Amino acid sequence: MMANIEPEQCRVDNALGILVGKWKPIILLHLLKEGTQRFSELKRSIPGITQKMLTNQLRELEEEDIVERKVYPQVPPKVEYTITPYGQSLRPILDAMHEWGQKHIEHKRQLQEDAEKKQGGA
Amino acid sequence: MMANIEPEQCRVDNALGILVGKWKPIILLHLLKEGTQRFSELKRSIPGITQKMLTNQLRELEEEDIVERKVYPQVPPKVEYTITPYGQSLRPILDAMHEWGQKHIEHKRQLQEDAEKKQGGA
DNA sequence: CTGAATCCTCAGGGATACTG
DNA sequence: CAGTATCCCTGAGGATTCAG
Repeated sequence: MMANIEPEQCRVDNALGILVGKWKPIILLHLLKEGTQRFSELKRSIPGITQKMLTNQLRELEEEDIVERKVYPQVPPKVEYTITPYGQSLRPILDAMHEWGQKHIEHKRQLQEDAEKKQGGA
Repeated sequence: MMANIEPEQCRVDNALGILVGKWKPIILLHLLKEGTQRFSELKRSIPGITQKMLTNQLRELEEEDIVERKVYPQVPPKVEYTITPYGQSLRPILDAMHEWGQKHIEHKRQLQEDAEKKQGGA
């Protein structure tokens, strides 16, 4: 279909705002793949992330109704995170971006090689 | 198809990196819609953008082979920008994000209304 | 186990002035 | 017309500590 988007009424930024955040895509991918996950499971699955950032990013996603947070009132605490049905609608976009990203890496490598060949030949 | 993306080899960030930038989506939409555009045309079409940022964002897009920069050696200078054939491959993603963004605005409004109704009823 | 609170750094982005 | 240079400010994100 490829609607001719009018730049004046562009909503790309509204979608972009949801995905932007250093850890959001990886968090979403984990939840999409594994389903419901505990806080500690996510933390273990995502090397390098701090507790603060994991909480932070999850809260922002929760705010947008992308993930749901379920607290079990017990000691020690147990908190589970799940992609909402609405959040699932992001999946095609994530898939498309993943695929494009993969291609882009290859494309850049190709450009790089071409440049080097021209260098060597000159 | 919806491939089950492995979070460990996630390439979403690679794609996201191309679109992220305060003015990149709007610039891309203008170039996609209008075709080749001069620097000044883009500047006039995008309210609020400064020369510095327009140059900056265009340079970054050029770096990734998304837009092509053509300089006419004349006085006064004339520089034209065009989406590369490769850059065109971003179009489906921009379309998808635009559509999702539109829906998201409506979704949030709906949530807002529901919340207010609960408020009033309680 | 989950998460809040502090402090700190750095890069994106804005305002402005200058130049070929 | 198109672009560079400079200064400045804000906020995202990291390290660390405390708490229920």
